[in-house]
Amino acid sequence: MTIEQKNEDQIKIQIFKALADESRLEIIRVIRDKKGELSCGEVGEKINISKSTASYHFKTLRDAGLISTRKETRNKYVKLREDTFGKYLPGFLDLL
Amino acid sequence: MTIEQKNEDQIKIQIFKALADESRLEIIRVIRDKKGELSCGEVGEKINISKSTASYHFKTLRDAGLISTRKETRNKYVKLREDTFGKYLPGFLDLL
DNA sequence: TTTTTTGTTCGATAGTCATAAAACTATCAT
DNA sequence: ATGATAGTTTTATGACTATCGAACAAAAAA
Repeated sequence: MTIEQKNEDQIKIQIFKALADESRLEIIRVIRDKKGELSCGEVGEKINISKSTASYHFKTLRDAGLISTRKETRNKYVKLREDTFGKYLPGFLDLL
Repeated sequence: MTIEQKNEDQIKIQIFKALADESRLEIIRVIRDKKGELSCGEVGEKINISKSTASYHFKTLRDAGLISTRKETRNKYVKLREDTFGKYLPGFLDLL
């Protein structure tokens, strides 16, 4: 197995770990279903977790390349990274 | 969120957990690349892990519905469950 | 300039996961 | 029967994960 294959495996493993959690699946669903952008706080509120836990999950998803965040003044807005979902999880968002 | 959705989430989480491990990705690749069936021992040997660890990984994959095993006399033969991969991970095996 | 809002980081904790040696079970060969 | 082979289960252990409160930082509002 080549080095590149190993690196690709690590990327996949990070993605699968990020998806293997109920709260994070819900976070992804909430973002997907919202038409416009929404803030981290709004997402955390919807699924009823503490803000520190929410922040931890956002970091996990961001590190896995599944979401991106954009800071605007007080708030931080979050959206899905369709490129990653498209490349590694084709069809996943529709089935979720 | 309905009960059925929650159960579906749990299935997906179990699958993602099963896939979020380097040894198990290799196991899946070895099985995929082998034309005929092969035994648990053969797979474990190929990726260089102890037989107890191998047994643990096979159980994890079996519980997630990703492989099936068939016992024949002394040996236990393993194969991928294409139905599960097709339903939850379309295209995954080709990209792995 | 205080106070409030939004989010991150730290510290503690309880739980889960991967690993392998050792003991065990079942089957086959001598 | 005895021994060898193939896998599972048990037990122990070290590493990682999810959770939340508390302390912190940055920016806006009062």
